[in-house]
Amino acid sequence: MLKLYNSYSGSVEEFKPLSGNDVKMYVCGPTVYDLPHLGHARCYITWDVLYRYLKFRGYNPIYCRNITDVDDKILNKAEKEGKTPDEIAQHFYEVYVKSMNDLNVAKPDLEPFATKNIGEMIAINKKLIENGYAYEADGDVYFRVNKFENYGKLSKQPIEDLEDGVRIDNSEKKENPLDFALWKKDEKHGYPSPWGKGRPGWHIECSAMARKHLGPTIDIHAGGADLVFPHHENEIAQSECANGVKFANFWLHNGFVTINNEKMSKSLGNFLTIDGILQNYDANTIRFFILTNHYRMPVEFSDESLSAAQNGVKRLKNAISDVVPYIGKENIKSDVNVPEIDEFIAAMDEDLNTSVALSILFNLANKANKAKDAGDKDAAISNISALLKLSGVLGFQLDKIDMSEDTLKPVLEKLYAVSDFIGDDVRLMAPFEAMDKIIEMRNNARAEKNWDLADKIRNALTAVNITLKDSAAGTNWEIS
RNA sequence: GGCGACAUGGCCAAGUGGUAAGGCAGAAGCCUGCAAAGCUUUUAUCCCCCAGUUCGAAUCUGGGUGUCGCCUCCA
Repeated sequence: MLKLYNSYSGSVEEFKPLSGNDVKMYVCGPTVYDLPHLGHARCYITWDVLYRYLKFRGYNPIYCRNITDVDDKILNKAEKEGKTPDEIAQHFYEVYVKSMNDLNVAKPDLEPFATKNIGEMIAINKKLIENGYAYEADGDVYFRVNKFENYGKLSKQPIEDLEDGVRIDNSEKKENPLDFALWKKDEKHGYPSPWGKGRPGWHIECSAMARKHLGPTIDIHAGGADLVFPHHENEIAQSECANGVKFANFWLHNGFVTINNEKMSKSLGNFLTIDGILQNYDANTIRFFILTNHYRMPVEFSDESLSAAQNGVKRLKNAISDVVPYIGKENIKSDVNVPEIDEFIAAMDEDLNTSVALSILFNLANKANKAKDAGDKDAAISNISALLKLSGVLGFQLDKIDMSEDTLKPVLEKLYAVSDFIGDDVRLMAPFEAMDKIIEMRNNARAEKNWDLADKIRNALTAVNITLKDSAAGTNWEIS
């Protein structure tokens, strides 16, 4: 029984889809005006894991994650760089998609763009004006917060205290400083509407895209904790007043990534881009780092944590790269019956306890290694199969070891440049063939107890990041 | 000021009433020609502090202290 913490109720609740096994989930996607950073990585990895886990549990999730491609920040950036807003949005959208791919974050089933759903936004605004929840003011449209009695319920803020905190800006058009924009007048970049040319407010975009693609009531709405207020609060107000039904059954929010004990964000400028971190750490490492913490807790970035994560991933990968050759790749099973499967489910069912889920992966790795050492092939097969399966549910790619010629070739060239013991015959060989030959040279030296040469070869390989693993069955190599 | 979180070994972290998972780092042993990988053993009488409830609390209650977030664009 899957349980999830619902921000709306403030408690962990049993998750039940609205209809059958279908799970309609909506996650607020990025505004594409800048490079995606580690905070985005955490958010999208977290909900990626939920998506994968729902599938694993037999649900049929329909995952919608939007792209906000109309926004002040995009316009400002376009102006500053002398480009069109579309060019800016397109560029940063492409960077975002690449980062998600690099992180092995699954593509959502639906990825609507705000600019392609303007009609739906206008329709909702019209409806809200009709039934008195919104009003037009000089080309702008505002939501009348006082009309919605549940306003503030998600963020648990007493409405009177919110009023104290509101900054005074263009409030002369608003009836109430708390009222938020559904539509903003914009003669230059705007879209035609019953209120003249303008642009949609940020909040209305998600309400419109969720309704259009998933329907008026959805199962799960998720996003970063910084969206609780005002974004999600406003979405609820708009959607429920326009549709007359509950908007989302579950509201889920992920915690932040901090750095130097401070929230990582674009506005603070203290962010590390996904692309930048991937220069030093691989996707599995970033995912491991994020999943060691519960998704609602803050997670502090540090190189120490990342390298700890890297070593943890290495341990899991070693188990796979050591045990899979032993059992034979063709013997990996897609369905296995080991107790760890149930333990994994029990952990993940408790509001996605990924740290316990990870500990189960280590347990499986340990068992698989032991089974291999003991020569128990059946146990090795079931434990390694389970490890592969469950790590996949968390979105890891632990069996993906880069052994391509393209990767090996430059590494060998580096080796040749500094190694006098490799003859021209080997240098002319194809990379894999050359690698086999070099290992044969070393093993011949070992057979002759020529330890100096054997170690010289191994050290040279280590220096170019090729690790040798000697075992009774022979010597394997890996690029690390 | 209002609202909401968090505080567990050297580091990261799980654990919401029954006596402290797991990872990283460190130490020792096995294996190995030596390594690497792996395996085994090992590191918190104690969970920020003080009171209280209880047969029993890291876990519940009250009060402190500290850190963070939201209240404004933000994942």
